[in-house]
Amino acid sequence: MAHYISDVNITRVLRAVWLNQGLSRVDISRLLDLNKSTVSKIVGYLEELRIVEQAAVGDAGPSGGRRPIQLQVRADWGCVMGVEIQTETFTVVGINLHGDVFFSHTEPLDLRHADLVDSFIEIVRRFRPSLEATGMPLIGIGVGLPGFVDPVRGVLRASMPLEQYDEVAFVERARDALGVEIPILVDNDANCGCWGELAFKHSTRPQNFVFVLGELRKHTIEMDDYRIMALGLGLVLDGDVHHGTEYSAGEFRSILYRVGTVNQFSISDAEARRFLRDKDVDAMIIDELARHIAFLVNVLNLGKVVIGGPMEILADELIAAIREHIQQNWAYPNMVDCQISVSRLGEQAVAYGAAGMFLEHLIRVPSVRTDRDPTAPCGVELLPRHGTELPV
Amino acid sequence: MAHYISDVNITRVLRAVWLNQGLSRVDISRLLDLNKSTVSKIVGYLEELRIVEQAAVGDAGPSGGRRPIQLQVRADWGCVMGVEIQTETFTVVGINLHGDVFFSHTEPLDLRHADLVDSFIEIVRRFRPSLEATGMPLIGIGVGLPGFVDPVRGVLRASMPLEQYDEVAFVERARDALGVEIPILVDNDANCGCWGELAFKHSTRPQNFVFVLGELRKHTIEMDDYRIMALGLGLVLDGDVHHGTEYSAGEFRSILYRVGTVNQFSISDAEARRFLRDKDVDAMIIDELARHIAFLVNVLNLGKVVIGGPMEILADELIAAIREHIQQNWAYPNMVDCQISVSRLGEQAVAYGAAGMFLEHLIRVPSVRTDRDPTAPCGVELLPRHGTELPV
DNA sequence: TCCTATTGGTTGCATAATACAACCAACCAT
DNA sequence: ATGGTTGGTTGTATTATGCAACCAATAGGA
Repeated sequence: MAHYISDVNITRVLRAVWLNQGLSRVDISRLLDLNKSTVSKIVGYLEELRIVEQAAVGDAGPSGGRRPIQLQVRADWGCVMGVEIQTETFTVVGINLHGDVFFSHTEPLDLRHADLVDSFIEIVRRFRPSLEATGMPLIGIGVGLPGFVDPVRGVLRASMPLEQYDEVAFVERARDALGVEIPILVDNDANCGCWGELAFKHSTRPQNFVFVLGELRKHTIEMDDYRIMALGLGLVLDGDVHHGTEYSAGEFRSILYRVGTVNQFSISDAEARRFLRDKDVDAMIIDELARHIAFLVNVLNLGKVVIGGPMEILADELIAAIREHIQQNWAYPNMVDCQISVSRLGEQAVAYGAAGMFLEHLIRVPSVRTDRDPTAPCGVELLPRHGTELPV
Repeated sequence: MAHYISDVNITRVLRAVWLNQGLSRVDISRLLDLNKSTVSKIVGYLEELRIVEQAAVGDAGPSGGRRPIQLQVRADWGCVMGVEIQTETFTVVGINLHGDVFFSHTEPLDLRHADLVDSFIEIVRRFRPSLEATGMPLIGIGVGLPGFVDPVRGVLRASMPLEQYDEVAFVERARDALGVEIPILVDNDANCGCWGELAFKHSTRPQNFVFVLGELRKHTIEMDDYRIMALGLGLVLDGDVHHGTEYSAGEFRSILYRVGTVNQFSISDAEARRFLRDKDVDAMIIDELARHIAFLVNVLNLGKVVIGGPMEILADELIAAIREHIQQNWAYPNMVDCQISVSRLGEQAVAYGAAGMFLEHLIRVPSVRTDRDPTAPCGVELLPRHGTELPV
């Protein structure tokens, strides 16, 4: 006697447990509209893979009955490395399947004298042992880069701060150097901020929000005289990170932008350099930014705004300004329902989110192809393509 | 001997044929990654339902081989009614499954003296015979309304022009009056514009675009002294119409909006009234609108802008302004790739799109539930829930 | 304390969707 | 004609899932 199991529903069950730790088999069968015997078999398979375990026994209902067995994803099934590379620093984090950060490291990096991909390969080689010292196998790597990234092909298409205007075959080159056994996913840095909010918010997973990432950096890696605020947006729409037709979604420039400047607002570059050192400049930027964010909140009907990066210093003023403009920009009498908050992850938001992005793709139901090309990012595969025969 | 067939793949096959008329069975099997025998059986079932037919025989390849049988959806399998209701007029269209308009009618409507839902019921009763006179059964109705609409529950949540600030149970009331046999779907008018672009663009189906709907109307139905331009946006992101958390996505108000006015821009209401009669006002509105559209194009990385409604009169200037601002608002050296065009459907764009929305839902693969509540709009069902036994 | 109703979970079997392989049909080129 | 090639069909094997009957464990009452 043997039981057989399908791909899609395995992933659905795994994802259900991941999103909602403590679910019982019957809970899952009700949630996913599957027969409880089917769920039993799938859970048995996932237990055999050692990715799901029986965590606790819940309480029986008021009218009696057997107590449910609460399931959870095993935190130590594997670990994921998250990397953020900026123009002058990089950050590495290691997380387990529950999203707990057990390792983190930030260090200066000078991309004027080193190649982007080579630096990344070096970082992975250097920190992989630290992660695997926990005994958990490294199951994948997520990377956040400034610039716009095609996560499907794993390519950096262009980057202003990194001065890359031709495609860089990031994943391909890294995989050649590091071997194929570890899948690598790449995305834009602000989008990684979004992934971080998505991956471990489980029950309260927001469906529509914007991640506002402000970095204080040199205009390009070659210029080392002054730093200005560089702003990138990451958008989650209908539960998914939005990339756009050419993967450049999130690139921000004010509606009032003045031709000839390098900053993204309607101020002069001389003013932009005084950001964080001149109250008047701060106020102008905050007002202009808040208006644009408010516009997006209303036009896209976002339920949430998350602020990350050094903007956090001005968070109180910014939050107040956004809140005011959202309401002013709204034509109906009701109050707009939109939470505005600061990312609690601080410096690590992007690297952490990059790792979260990997998990999110690992535990994702394969998209049922309806038309042309499938859009699954390059090669994350949890399970063998066809069912396995199980002993009773 | 009997063959059995699944729900999901029936819809996938039907959708493939619908999106790509002239596909052969092998084409489908390659496209959807199904075995050709499976496709044969499913196509047989769809032929039996008389929704798919063998249309023509294609040419054999250069290296010989049997000639492929090209399939297509039968245009006359049924017809769909599309309705647009505005503050002062309504429009009805009838289309077949290929999207050909075989009936259309526009007429004044005074919602000051008639209830919205009652008027709709009346419209359906009055025009249903005209559609069914073709011999095709009426399989569904799509409705476009100004205001924001929850298409899942079929409810008008609020509408400025209709002066509705409480929920109207549109579908529920209409269904009670008209009977359950005809499913009804509702959405916002600008969103219906999007559905029209989606439903029948088949091969060149755009994945990310904005539909700019400008209506010249009274500020509210009660005020009959003057008309101003009312602008609504419809957004398609990653191939799907975007509604947002509370279904209010697309509500537009300028970043420079002045508190106290009823128009959506930074001009005074006195100026707004001179729209289309004063070149200076036109120029101000065009510039301000173009900047906002350009901002959205870049931030969301849209591949297309479609202009509908009476704005069409100023289309040339508007298109030029949008094009200019898109490029000005873009930081990288390359040209932004974004088509800007005017909806060819003119007056009928919304009603036609409403009908298209219905078809799009009819021929849509059921979403595999991964978490909580399913988001399929109320009751469109093409097929019996379980497989049917077929004779050989 | 024992019975009953109730809920969670498992097992053997039935059902049904899909793949596989072998076939036929129709076309090209030589 | 003949063989190579592609499209489509048919019988059979595989396997995911549902169903119904079962066991396990609980609450509440008699």
